[in-house]
Amino acid sequence: MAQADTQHGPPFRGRATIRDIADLAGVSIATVSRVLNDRPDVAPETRENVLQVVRAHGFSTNRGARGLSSGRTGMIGLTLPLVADAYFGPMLSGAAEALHERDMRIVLAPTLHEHDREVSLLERLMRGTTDGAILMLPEESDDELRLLQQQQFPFVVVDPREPPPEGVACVAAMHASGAKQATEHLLELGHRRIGAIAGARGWYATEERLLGFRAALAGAGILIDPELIVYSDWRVPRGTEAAEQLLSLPDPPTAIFGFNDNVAIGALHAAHARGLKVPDDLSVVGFDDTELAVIVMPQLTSVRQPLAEMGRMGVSLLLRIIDGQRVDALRMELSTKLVVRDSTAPPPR
Amino acid sequence: MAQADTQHGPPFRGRATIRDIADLAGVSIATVSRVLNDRPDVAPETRENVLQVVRAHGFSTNRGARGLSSGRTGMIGLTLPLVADAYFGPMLSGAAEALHERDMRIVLAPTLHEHDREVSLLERLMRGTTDGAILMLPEESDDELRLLQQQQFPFVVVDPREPPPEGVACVAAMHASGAKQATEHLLELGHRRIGAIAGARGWYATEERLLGFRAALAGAGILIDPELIVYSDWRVPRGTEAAEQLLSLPDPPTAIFGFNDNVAIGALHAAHARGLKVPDDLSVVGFDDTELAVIVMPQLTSVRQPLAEMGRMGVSLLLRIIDGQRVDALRMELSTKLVVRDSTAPPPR
DNA sequence: GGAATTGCCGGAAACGTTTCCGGGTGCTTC
DNA sequence: GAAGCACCCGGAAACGTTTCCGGCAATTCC
Repeated sequence: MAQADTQHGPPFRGRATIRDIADLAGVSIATVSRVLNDRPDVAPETRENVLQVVRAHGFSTNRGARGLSSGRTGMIGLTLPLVADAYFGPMLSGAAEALHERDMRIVLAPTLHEHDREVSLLERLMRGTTDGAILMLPEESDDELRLLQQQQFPFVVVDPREPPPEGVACVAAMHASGAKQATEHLLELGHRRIGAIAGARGWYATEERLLGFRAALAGAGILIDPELIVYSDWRVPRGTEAAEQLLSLPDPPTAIFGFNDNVAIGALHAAHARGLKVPDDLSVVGFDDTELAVIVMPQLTSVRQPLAEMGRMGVSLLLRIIDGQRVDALRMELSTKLVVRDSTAPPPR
Repeated sequence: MAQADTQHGPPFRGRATIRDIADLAGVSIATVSRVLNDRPDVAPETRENVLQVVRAHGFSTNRGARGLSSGRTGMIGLTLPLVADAYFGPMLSGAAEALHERDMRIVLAPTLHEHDREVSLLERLMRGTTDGAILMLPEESDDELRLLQQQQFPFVVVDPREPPPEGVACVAAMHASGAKQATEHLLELGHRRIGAIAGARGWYATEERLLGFRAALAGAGILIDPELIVYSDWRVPRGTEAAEQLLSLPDPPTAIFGFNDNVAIGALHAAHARGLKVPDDLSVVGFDDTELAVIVMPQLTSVRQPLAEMGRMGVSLLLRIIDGQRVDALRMELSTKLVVRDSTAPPPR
């Protein structure tokens, strides 16, 4: 810890400014600024001297002022629908970590489904205050995104709700591949009638995962029964309902593929309520592999989505864009991988 | 949406400034500022006129610059150990909501257990950039908090790890009372041997909840068996271990009180592994009532802690402090309440 | 040994706001 | 009808930083 205390308090009122540091160190503010920003042309001795004063007073530069004069605030805006969520949490966390490492900060703007204020929340929060933004599962329309883009505001979309417009940077997961793996896993176990609790209609994730699901079934020469696909809202209760619907079918499935962990857990609940044992009587697979997957019993077989990694990727992509570096791969898809646990087994009999 | 597009683009380069708006509206920047800040002395007609221009160009004031000149940035810093967490998530969410309503923003600074950098992270992030800070479960020592305080930086502690020093604003939950309720619930069901999986040693929450636990037992005339109290790290795996330890006792408990949902769920796992049915063979109670409590089967009886509300409270307390309002109750404790679900029943036989 | 180069540093403008201070209207009041 | 008062508005300083530009000293080069 600094021994600032022992030297009879700072010789300035309130918060130290760069000028105070300059005076104390006997240099100009320009020099202090150079030291603080790791600029090359300052003598090693001077640098060390300044750093010492800086440390002694716990000085840190006022980011607002920096933003004013240099255009860089060192802050990144981040919007997401929900912060308290097993799905978004890790994404946010990954992004926060990556930014922290670069000594940048996140300005949070949960959208709370209030996409109604007059000026788009992008405008409201971002410009001038932040250097760029990360939009997680944005609700904004293509038009809005395009508008933002043509205003030269740097941003990247993480986990797009819909396929984003051409030219916007974007990181997603390989939904189709993951869904295919999950379905093939069930097929290999011997399941032939597999129900799917899809996500919300029209979402990119839903459609892509359906693609993978269908591809796997087609690969096994199985015809798709439309009755076996039920849409949901990604939430547990709806998952339970959907599973009940599937299990009430005249010829019910022996396995259920939930398009996220929530609905898969909903299926677990439904099975439990019916006295069905998982995985003996019914196999269940989830998607996302959130924290929840290992909390429930039996532990959920699920497709791992590298959520934190997606957050980190979003950051590094964004930073490259802000730096004006040429980014040739504006789109990136992170791979997904099936994690087999206790909720899947061969079908009964 | 703004029809900014239709009118052949803005007549200024890049981002609009208050000066651009002033020119467009034919007033001075001082007037625009007054309008933007809802100051009284501006003619209604002028105000409307300015607002129109503001809306047309999606203008929003540069918070950094505002911070520079007025001392108020409209941003507040928030530190917490973990963002992707069923416990901290809702707190963060509550705080974010409350701030959003007041058109303020959160600057996130997860601590990631890296309490080592030279300058305390409080210093690093906050001063000058933010108007104040909310410290959730801070790791900083009393000395550091006191230092921050005597520098006049407004902050409040939410969910203190240890009893915070005199004079710092603080919002907590009524741990003892909640623990007492939970224990009494078990006693009423007829349990006499009740195990406790406590939290980490020395934490405020642990000690207070132990107090409540002991009080309830004492009230029922039950002597405390030290063997029945096992400490943990609040996490699931340790909860499982602790439960195994308890259940291996020569005279094992018929009920286990986990000091948070994680360890209670760990106990659920341990019971499952031993073939014990919950609640028939073993009752389990959790604490916090996070999202996890209703995910697991059986659904967990748990003590609800108003997490989001604590976040919101933290914000309103902080804002009062920032405004220099007299705050007579620097400490607040929010009430907790037992929520009975399916994991508790009378003891076997 | 003089000129050119390099390394290091200071002065000062600029960034976008808020706010203090003061001034000009038009109205009320005696 | 003059004095006083609201009301509304503009000019300008100030906030803390970065960066451009220029200058001095010491070094290198022929």
